[in-house]
Amino acid sequence: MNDPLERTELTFLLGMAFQLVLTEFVREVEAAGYEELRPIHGLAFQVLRHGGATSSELAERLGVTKQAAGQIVAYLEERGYVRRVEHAEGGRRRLVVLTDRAEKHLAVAGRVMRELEARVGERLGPDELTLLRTELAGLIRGLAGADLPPLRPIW
Amino acid sequence: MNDPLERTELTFLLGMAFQLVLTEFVREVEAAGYEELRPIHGLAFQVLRHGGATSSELAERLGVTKQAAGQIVAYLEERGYVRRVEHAEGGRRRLVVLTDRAEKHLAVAGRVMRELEARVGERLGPDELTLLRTELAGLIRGLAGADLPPLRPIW
DNA sequence: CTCCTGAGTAAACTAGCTTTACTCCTGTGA
DNA sequence: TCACAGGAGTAAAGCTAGTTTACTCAGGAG
Repeated sequence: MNDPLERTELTFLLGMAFQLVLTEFVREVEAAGYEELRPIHGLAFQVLRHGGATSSELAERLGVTKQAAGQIVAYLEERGYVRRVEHAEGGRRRLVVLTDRAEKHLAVAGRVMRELEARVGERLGPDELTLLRTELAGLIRGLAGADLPPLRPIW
Repeated sequence: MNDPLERTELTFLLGMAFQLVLTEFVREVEAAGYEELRPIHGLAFQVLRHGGATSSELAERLGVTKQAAGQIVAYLEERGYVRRVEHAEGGRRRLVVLTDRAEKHLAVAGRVMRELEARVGERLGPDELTLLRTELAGLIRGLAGADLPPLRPIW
């Protein structure tokens, strides 16, 4: 064998694996007609998916300033993926909620992810895939503790 | 158990794991006195480490335009991490090579990575770590084939 | 009321690229 | 020998996706 990957640092292995999976994911989602959406928009949908949130809450979950979150919301609103509705607690608060269009994107993105994971499973074998997931979960628990890391990766 | 990570998509698991490891790596390298260097500079050092390269070659390996590579080289040169020397093949070519200062950074970064991997190994157990590495290598081989992905991740 | 806090917005700035458009140098072929 | 094609490098402007600074507005506590 003498695989150069055997001697590659864990950090690089993780980076390459993530990069490959993400690139493939983005490629397929774009091919499904979502060229106007970047990964961060999908992450925003994840945050908003159950009941919505204010843009300040969104900012915190995404790890950006609230101005940046405001720009993202405006971008998504222009294109019909979110609506701003009244917030139950009043004040200046506005609740950002997903439209059907965004729900559909979530469905497509979920399907693409599951297909991608299935393809990886075919190559690795089902037990290996389960093992990989377990090891990754263990690593994440070990480094992050109880609170999961913020959604938005920063390079 | 009922761990929410069990139901998390593989793509997210990889992203979180990479994010956590990278953040910790960056934090420790900065603490060692390298606040002026970003991850891409470390990647450039990896490309240049054995015999150097022209900035066009560097651009290709990093996945950026040659202008961007030129800017990176200029930044590193100002701070004493690289030198531009005559290129054996002449023309307008200039060979960008590392200084001792950059070699020292490579040593420190390597040590930090190995310590980080060792800490992950302690939590996971040595066999688990080996397994994780094997699964990741398999995933990378499966998705990338023979040619490894470019160094620079694009989000 | 007044003042404080937190939500939201506006405008200017910034980093880190890319695009466009050159200037050099050298090897090739008429 | 001499145009000229092509690759290396540089310069300047433009772009994207954010941050910083500085406000306005709404409600609640005292």
